[in-house]
Amino acid sequence: MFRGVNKINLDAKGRMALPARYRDQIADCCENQLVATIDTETRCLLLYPLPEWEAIEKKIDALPSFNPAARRIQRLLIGHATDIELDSSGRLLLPQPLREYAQMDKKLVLLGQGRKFEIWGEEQWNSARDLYLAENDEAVALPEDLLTLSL
Amino acid sequence: MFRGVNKINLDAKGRMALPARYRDQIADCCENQLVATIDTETRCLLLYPLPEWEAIEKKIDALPSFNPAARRIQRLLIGHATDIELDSSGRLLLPQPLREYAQMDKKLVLLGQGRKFEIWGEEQWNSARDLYLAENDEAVALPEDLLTLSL
DNA sequence: GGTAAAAAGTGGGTTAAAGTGGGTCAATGT
DNA sequence: ACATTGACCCACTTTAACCCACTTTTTACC
Repeated sequence: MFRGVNKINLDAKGRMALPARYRDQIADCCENQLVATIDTETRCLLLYPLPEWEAIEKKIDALPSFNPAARRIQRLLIGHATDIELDSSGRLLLPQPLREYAQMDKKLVLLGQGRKFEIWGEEQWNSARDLYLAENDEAVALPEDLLTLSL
Repeated sequence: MFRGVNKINLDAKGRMALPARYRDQIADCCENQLVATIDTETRCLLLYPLPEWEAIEKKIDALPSFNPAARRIQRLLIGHATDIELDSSGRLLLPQPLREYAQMDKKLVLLGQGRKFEIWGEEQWNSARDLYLAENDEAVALPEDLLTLSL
């Protein structure tokens, strides 16, 4: 389970260092084999350990080709999914198309999100976060499970 | 499983280089024997490893000849299917009729889509992609499986 | 708490490989 | 016979994988 916020710099070549505290876990669960893709709802990236991604991909791939909604998901998610490996200093190279999608410049935020990470441009993250805080559950209908959730 | 977006140039002779990261996989699964055909829904091309295509072709061929929709698919898909081989530098030649169908000029996008690839003209892809992103799943009827899909 | 040592983060140079373009020749069909 | 097209080959350009070095931060120990 990945947790936490991390400010990270993107260097001139489009590389970002994976924070050291995650490295052992990543090495264990997927031998440094990761997959990055886009989030279809917001302009950020998703980063999965390979096995985790493969499970998702399998489900998406099995959807019927002639269903437009399925086709959309396939094209967006699988279409943008890119294999990523860590280099010898624990950095990963974010492909240019993905960086463009997420409107990234130098400053990034890496969010631990359970079985995956999210990677945001810092500004995008800050405003998304402020929005979420402002929403503050008014009006938004909560799914059943949330209402009974004890924090 | 093929994944990812790749910007590729089409040269004056109608050739495109298959990105190196796919080559081993292609050599393994089909000895560089591929089949290209058209996508019937959108103006893009589909590229299959030969064995994969043969399985699909068999299914299509088995459809009832008197059903007009089946007949349409047979004529369009099987009709446009073309054997493709990689040359010594890992490039493939896209037949002119297919290039015309997909309205391709110099800049292409190759999309990994699981067991196959899609090949788009860059502009066509960009607008299709922007459309998909804008749709944001509202209204479009989702298959059961999608609703329960946890990313 | 301060200092030393180690680890993490950052930047950049080098080199091999991938991508790109084009020339020539053989095959094919008009 | 000629024209067109694709297969093969070669050369140039660009990119990214790899490696090394420096700076900064954290950790450990005095």
